[in-house]
Amino acid sequence: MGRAPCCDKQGLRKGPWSPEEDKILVDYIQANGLGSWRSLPKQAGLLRCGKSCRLRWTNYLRPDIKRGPFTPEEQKSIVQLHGIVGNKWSTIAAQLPGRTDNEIKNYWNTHLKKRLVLMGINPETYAPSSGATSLSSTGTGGGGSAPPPPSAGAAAASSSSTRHMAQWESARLEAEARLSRESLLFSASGGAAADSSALSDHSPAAKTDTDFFLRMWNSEVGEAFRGKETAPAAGASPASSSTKCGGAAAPRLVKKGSRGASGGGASSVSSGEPKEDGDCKSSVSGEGGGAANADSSSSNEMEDTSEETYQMYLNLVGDDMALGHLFHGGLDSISLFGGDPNAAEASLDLAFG
DNA sequence: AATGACGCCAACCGCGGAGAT
DNA sequence: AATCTCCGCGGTTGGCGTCAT
Repeated sequence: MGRAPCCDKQGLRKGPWSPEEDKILVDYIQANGLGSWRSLPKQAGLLRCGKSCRLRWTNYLRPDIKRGPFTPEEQKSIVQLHGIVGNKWSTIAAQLPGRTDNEIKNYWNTHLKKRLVLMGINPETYAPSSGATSLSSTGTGGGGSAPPPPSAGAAAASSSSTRHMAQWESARLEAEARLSRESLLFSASGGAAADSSALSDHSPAAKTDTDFFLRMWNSEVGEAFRGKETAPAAGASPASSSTKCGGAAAPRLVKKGSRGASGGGASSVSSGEPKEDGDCKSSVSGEGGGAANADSSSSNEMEDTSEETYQMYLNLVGDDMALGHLFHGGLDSISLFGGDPNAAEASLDLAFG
């Protein structure tokens, strides 16, 4: 099969965009809106293929692009979402207003992935990796990208994806079961607040967990798994899928009021624009500072993976989303930590040293 | 000060899906 | 129903900047 490359026409430019090209593209889109990418270059007078134009616009020129370092909250979100959906960068980006899938992907590959590896966590499976897995090839060198989990062999990538889907489905089913039961209890008790003793087998944390997953399931993230790619898990109830808030698949990255940064728009799109945003400047280099001070024992180099990362991971397995708790404690057959019941604790131990 | 190594990121490539014909 | 066209996504690469020696 295969298709002819879209840029096979002679005379089309490739490579970095010039400020003039940027301006042409921005001006055209502002005047005419988004239409057919294929015809856009010709109509706008650009010697680029439509694909290149689309990429340039979505990854760099859109007015709602948020520049600057990732905030700790964003980093946390990326790790959490990646733990759920895997390499679905567009899905993750949809949850981070102003961030592009490309940007998130790059940030994951260059920062977060390494940090997890340094922490002894396999970034693909979230299982604890054995010993020091070398950071083979972050980009160059061609070889396989992910270090295979111990004794897992080549099946790692696909099993990871399957695991993510299974996690989703199981979490969703559990949440539905709980809500269903709570609903019965609620009606049985005449509308009084659900008797917590009747839910004695569910800790408050578990409640939060499942609520979280219902929210996520009803979000664009969950939508990615309700789609056709979702493994047709046996009990998947169509009814639950319909609970999705009608907010139709919003176009990616609905802007959230960051327009101020670009204001007038076109003039600020030069590719040479400095990357640092004033108000976010401290987030990466300085973010470790605040939390890091709590622990004065900064003797080994693992510290360099930063307290912030530890905090991020702690949050991951901890109270906030309680992913680790949910998968590990609530679903013993499927674990975010590769089925190892002690993995979460081990990770905590690792983090605390 | 020069140079090599490394890291980061913008852009490209190829594939698969969806809609149109 | 089959084929074609376009779009969007994820993986990969090349160039530039920074850091270390």
